[in-house]
Amino acid sequence: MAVLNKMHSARISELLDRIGRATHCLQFADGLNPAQWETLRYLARANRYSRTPTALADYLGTTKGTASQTVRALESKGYIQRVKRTCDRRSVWLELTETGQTVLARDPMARLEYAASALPPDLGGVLADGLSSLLRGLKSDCGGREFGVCAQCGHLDPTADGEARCGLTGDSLASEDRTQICVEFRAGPTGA
Amino acid sequence: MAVLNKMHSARISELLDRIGRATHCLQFADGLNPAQWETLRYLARANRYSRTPTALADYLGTTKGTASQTVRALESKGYIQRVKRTCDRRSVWLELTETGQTVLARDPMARLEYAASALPPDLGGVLADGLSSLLRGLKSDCGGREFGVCAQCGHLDPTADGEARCGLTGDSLASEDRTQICVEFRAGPTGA
DNA sequence: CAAGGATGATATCGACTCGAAACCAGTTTG
DNA sequence: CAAACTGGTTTCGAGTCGATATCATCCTTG
Repeated sequence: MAVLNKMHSARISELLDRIGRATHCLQFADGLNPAQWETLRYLARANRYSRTPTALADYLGTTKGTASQTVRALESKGYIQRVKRTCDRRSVWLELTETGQTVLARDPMARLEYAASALPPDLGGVLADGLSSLLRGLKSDCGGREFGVCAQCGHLDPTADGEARCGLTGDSLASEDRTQICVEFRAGPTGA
Repeated sequence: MAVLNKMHSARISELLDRIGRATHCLQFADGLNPAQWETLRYLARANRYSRTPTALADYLGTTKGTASQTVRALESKGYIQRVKRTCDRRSVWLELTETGQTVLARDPMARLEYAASALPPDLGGVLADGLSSLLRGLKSDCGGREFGVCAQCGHLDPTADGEARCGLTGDSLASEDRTQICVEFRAGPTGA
């Protein structure tokens, strides 16, 4: 691999560090903590297989117990609610409430997004690609499981017309579902 | 401002988020916690005015009390030591010990740097610039005080030859000192 | 169908971190 | 010299997190 000059990599590392710290304080807005914000964001973007405590724990890289506490905190604030599932009575669905969605609209991370939107247009794509491959390089080191959307999932089984079904559950997926995060995501031929 | 297309800014925001979480777990290596790693890094790069508990608290964006606890933890592990200052007997200098430097050499953030060094060379500079201006845009929102090196500081008072002195303390600064972080940093004409 | 094991979720406990406030020692100001 | 201020530490309470135990439900196997 072509060795990127040392200056740049050190600078990138430091910048990411500082951006992390700068955004850290933002994540305590509205009386929530970082994990709770992450949870709200996740629930807004996860498909129906994935809005459950265990999936959340996986996503956050924490334990089920801890995730459960986060869920309880958010529920007591009225931002999410638990819905008993009928198919498997052990299992629980987590859903954003109306207020939850309102709060999410004030997501402090939007600041970051806003700052990003002020970048020169041509830089944006390059930046995103760079970060993306940086993350890929990091992924192997750190235990984190991979999450992705159905559209790039190896389980996706496209049928004749626009429709498609999940090869794992057999359910057919509306086009909206396919843009959401799924726990069962596995990099596969479709996404290659 | 030219509006960067929404796709990119959302993606950038998410990627930064995930990189943050991916590196978070790395920061617990060697029995230290994130704040303690940050402290070691800071002490290695701060100039002689800035290796003190209050400056550290400023840098970490925390309180003096909390910073003091972090310092105590690191001292008990033998990674740093407190040195009584003579000029002001209230004040304390923090210094990395030999072992502290050894540990710092195993800084888990080096992983990030390593990942960055694997990027295509031309991408590195662009990425660094993009992140840098992203951080600048973020800075105004978040309370964090600005830290910088003497070389870009408004207080720097260059003399005839290569030498320079700090306009605040009057001390003359060796060239090494000028590349280190200073609490008293203020963006100024020299750095503009 | 019964028994045993696996799985989803929750509760409990201890270790730890952080921020606020009280506090001490040394310095500066009046 | 007294008062105000400043650098640093200590203490205390709130809150988070991870590990473990527990409960209910599902699944597998005989």
